[in-house]
Amino acid sequence: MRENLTRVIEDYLKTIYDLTASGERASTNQIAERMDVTPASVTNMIQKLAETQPPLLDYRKHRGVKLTPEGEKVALEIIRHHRLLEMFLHQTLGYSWDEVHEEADRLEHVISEEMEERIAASLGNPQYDPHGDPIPTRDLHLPESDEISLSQLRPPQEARVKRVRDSDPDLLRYLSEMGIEPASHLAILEYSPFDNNIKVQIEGKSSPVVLGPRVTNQVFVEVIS
Amino acid sequence: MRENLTRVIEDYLKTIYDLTASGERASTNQIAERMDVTPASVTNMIQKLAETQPPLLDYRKHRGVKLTPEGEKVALEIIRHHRLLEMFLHQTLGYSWDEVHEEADRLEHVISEEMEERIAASLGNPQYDPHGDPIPTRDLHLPESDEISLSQLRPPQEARVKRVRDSDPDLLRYLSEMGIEPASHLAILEYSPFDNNIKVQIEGKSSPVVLGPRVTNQVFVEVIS
DNA sequence: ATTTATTTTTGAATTAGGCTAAAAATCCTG
DNA sequence: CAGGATTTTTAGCCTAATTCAAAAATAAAT
Repeated sequence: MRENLTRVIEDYLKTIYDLTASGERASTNQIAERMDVTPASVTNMIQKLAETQPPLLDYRKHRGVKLTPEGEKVALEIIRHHRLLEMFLHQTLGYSWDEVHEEADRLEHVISEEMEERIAASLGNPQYDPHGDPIPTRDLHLPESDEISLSQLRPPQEARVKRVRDSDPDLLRYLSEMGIEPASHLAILEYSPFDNNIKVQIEGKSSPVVLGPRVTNQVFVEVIS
Repeated sequence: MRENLTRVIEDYLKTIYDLTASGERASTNQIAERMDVTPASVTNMIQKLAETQPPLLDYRKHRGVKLTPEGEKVALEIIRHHRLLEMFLHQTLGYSWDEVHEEADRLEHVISEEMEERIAASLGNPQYDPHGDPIPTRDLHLPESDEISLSQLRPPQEARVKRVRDSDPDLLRYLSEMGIEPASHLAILEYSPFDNNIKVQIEGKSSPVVLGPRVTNQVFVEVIS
C-alpha cells in the first residue's frame, strides 16, 4: 500500500512509536535527541509526514506528534523486521545479544517481505526477540503485557525477568555476566531508599548483588504472586 | 581506511568493475545504461570519484574510466558481500538461485564486516556463489579463470558448466528447468551458423535441446579436453 | 502578570544525487 | 577532410534531508 518511504522516514516513525508507547505525544526535542539531529530537522520532517496522504503523523503545532493508524502500521512493520532480525542473527549466526541491535538497525530497512517471511519460518515464528521484546505478528499485532520495571519491586517480592532494554551493549554484557536475562528468577532481599538500590538474589547464583537504578530501570519483570 | 562511501558510490564502483573486467575502459553511456540513470548523472559522479583523495577512478575526459587500485578494493569488498549473501540466502534460507540476486543487491551495502565473516564461516568459506561466480577471499583476491562462453563451442566438444550470468531471473529459471547449472556436463551435438544455435546433450537428460545465443552467451564453461 | 527561560518553528543555506537542455568533443562516412 | 551523427560534458534546476541563526510560542517563576 504505502511504498516509497525512505529509511529516514522509517526511522522517524520507529522512534515516535517508541516515544509514544506510554500514550503521551512525542515532543520535537525528544525526537531530536533520540535521533541525534537538531530540533529544526525534526520540525521539518514531522510537518512533512503529517501532510502525506493519508497522513502518517498527527501533528499539532507546539504540541508534539503521535502516529496515525497508517504511521503505526509502518512502524510495526519495521519493528517486526528489527526483532526478527535480532533473533535470526542470534540463533542462526551466533551473535551475542549485545551485538544484534546495531546490525538489525541497518538491515531492517532493506529486507523484503519475502525475506521477513523466510526468516520467521526458519525460526519457527518466534514471539519474542533475544531481549524479550515481543515480535509483532505478520498482521502486525503485539501482545499486551503488564511488565513493570525491576526498580519498582520491594522486598520480599519475587519476579521473573520478561524483557531488557536493548540499546546499550555494555549494559547487556553486564547483565548476562550476572545471569539476568529473560526468564531469570529474582528475589528482592533489600531496598535502600535515597539511592534506590535493591539487593537481589538471582536464581542459580551463590551470593546476592546490589543493583542501582541505572540498571533496574532497564529491566522489566512480572511479579510472581 | 575508506569509510564514508554511500550506497550509490558503491554501486557505481561495482558497475564499473564489471564493465572493465575485459580490460577496456568503461564509457559514460555504458555506465548510465547499466545503472539506469542519465549520462549527465554519470559524468557528475565519475568526476567526483576521480577527485577523491586518493582517487577511486582514473577518469580521462571523453575517454571513460577505470578503477584505481583503491576503487577496485572497494568494488571487490562489495562483490564479496554480494556473493556471500547470495550463497547464504540460498543455503540458509532456501532461496532459489533466481531469487538471490535482487535481495543481495540491497543487503550488500549494509552488512558489517562482522556479519560478512560470520556468514563466510557458517558456510565454510565458500569459493563460489550459486551461479558459479567466484567469491573474493577475505583479502580480496579472485581466482583467475579461463572460462569461455558456451556460444563458442562447436561439435563434438564437451564441457562442464562453470558459471551462469545471474542478472535475469527468468533465464535462471529456464536454465534450471533444463538442468543447466554449475557442474552440469554438456556435449555439443550440432552447430547452426547464421542463427548461432547449438544442439546440446545435457547430462542426465534423455533428449538434446537447441539453444540460441540469447542463452548460450550467458553460460560459461570449461572445455573437457 | 510580567519577565525570563525553554521549546518549537521559520527561513535561508548546504550536500548528495539526479534530471533536462544545450554546448562541445569525438567518431564515422562519404 | 568536411559534415552529420553520436557521445560526453556543462550549466542550471530539483528533491530529500540536514544545519544554523533568528523569531515566535509556550512554560515557569518571581
